[in-house]
Amino acid sequence: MLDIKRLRSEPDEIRRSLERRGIEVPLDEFIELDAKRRELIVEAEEKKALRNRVSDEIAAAKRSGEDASGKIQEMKKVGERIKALDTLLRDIERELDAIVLELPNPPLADVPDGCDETENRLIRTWGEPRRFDYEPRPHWELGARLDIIDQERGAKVAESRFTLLKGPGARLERSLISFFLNLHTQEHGYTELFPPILVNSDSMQGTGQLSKFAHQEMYRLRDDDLYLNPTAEVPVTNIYRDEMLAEEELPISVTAYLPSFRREAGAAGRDTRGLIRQHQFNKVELVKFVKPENSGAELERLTADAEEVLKRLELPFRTVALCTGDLGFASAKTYDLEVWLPSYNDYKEISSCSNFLDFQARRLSIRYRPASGGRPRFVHTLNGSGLAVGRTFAAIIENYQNEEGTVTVPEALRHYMGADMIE
RNA sequence: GGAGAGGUGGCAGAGCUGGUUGAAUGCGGCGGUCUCGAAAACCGUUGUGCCCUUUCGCGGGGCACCGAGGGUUCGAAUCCCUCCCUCUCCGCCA
Repeated sequence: MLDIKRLRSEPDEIRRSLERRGIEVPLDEFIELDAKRRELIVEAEEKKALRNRVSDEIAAAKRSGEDASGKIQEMKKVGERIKALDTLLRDIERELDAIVLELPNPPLADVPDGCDETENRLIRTWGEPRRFDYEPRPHWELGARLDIIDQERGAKVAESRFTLLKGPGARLERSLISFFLNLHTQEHGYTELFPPILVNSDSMQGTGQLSKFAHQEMYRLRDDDLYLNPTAEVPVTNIYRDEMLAEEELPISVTAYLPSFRREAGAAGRDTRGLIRQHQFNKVELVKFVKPENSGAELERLTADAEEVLKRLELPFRTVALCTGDLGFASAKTYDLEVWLPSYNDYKEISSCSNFLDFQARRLSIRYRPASGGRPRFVHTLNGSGLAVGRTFAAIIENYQNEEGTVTVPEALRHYMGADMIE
């Protein structure tokens, strides 16, 4: 959520930066409603002050046995007026909220301009895509032949885009999760969490998942105000909702493995085969709560922490900075990590690392009190995948495949797999 | 799922026969006295949000907040309703 005071004090600056995302800010409407709101507040508060004062007089009068019925009658009218003003005010604030909640985070200055992913900026590449002297097989073919990925039975149990992993496949999934968590907790300083997998609408609202368009992406329970977790960002970032942190606690770095669920509405026909786009997928998430002045540097660190996973697995990847048109709603700056996938003959997103500045913290009301005293300040929040497990699974199967259809287990995973070959 | 108890300031804990209670008291925190310094003791201070005002420097005034949302009332932490959460006992269960 944007800072309303900023929208009021520097509207043109915000309008310009949101135009970079192709968003038209209904500024006139906002300014008009905002002025009306303050007008109503002034009158309502004057009336309330009057009522408080006269109510004290009534109390005093009753104590000394005087008649106060005139004042009581008078305050009855004032009370009705207050009720009317409060109703008006609530309606106006609803309208204002509707405007402000639909406004995305203005991009940081160094975010490249652009309409879609074709205009993202390449930051760096790591590793060389392997050259095959035969036609490499896609992971879904290899997985089916090795009998470690069974999409038909996954669909039988649930529906399409759900997958059954078997034997070494199931173990590879588990190995990846353990490997990711161990790396981040033991070497990168993150604290491991395991949050609830169902989240309520307050939590969804807080991290910005419930905007008008995202709504249909989520699985919602019919009988409860709960959703299946769409990304661990939601339950993890919400752990400190409505809290005041101590400055000494910051930065807080947490990591969590969590199954994630998305309806993939509107994705029909895209990535239909294999593990790339599933309704249920595993993910290890990295989340940081930091002081505002450090969030820029922390995004670089968090991105490096995610990249390290791919380096240890020796999977070729590249890092791109998302352009303004590709940026998520709540993010002010995002790096995507893209892993090389032979079946796509291209790089494919495997992690997304974002700096939300105070956008989420403001909506979630996560603040900290500076050790030197003074006003509480909003923290900055960041998060990134470290990594998406299913896509890593696919990348390993494809990049480490052998001509006869077996898969060599990456060095870093052999300890977890208890094997150096899937065959 | 059934029965009961409860949710108050950073924490602990009063108030809950409606009216100087934004809230006693204790602890913690901050400032001061004392001390070479510290502890102890004593004195003072101590929430958040919003609105108005401001010589924009700290400031001044007002409104709201005692789990959340409604209601009754001139007036509610205190009464009523709904919801959420916590605890105890029973049942059930991994």
